Amino acid sequence: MKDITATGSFADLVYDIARQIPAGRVTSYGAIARCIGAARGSRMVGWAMNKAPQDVPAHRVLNRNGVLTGKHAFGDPERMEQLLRSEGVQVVNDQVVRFADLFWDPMTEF
DNA sequence: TGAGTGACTGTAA
DNA sequence: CTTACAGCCACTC
Repeated sequence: MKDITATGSFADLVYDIARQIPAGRVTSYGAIARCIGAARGSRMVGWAMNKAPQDVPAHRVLNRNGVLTGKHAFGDPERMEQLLRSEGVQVVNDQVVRFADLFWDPMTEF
């Protein structure tokens, strides 16, 4: 059952963007928020991600500093890091290496 | 209805 | 450089 339809608008948009993130690439909550028009809803993006279904690569979404702030939401903190490493993303001290280089701007695709 | 919380961000000290 | 504070929107109790 999917109870994600709580808002059915904001979260859906966030999920749509998150699915556009290519493997091996990462983005920030603020970037997604701006892309959907909620520039000041960066926190809402995180909230939506917490509710994000498994078909959404939430592990590719980090804060603006490239830190795995939401790793605890994956059930196991090591899960998110492992997923990123599996995609070729280096993670050190809960932080993505060369975050600026791996950063993927949703606006670039839209 | 009101207060508290959160996977954030930007500016200030 | 790091640490603190405030603003922001949506949700839950």
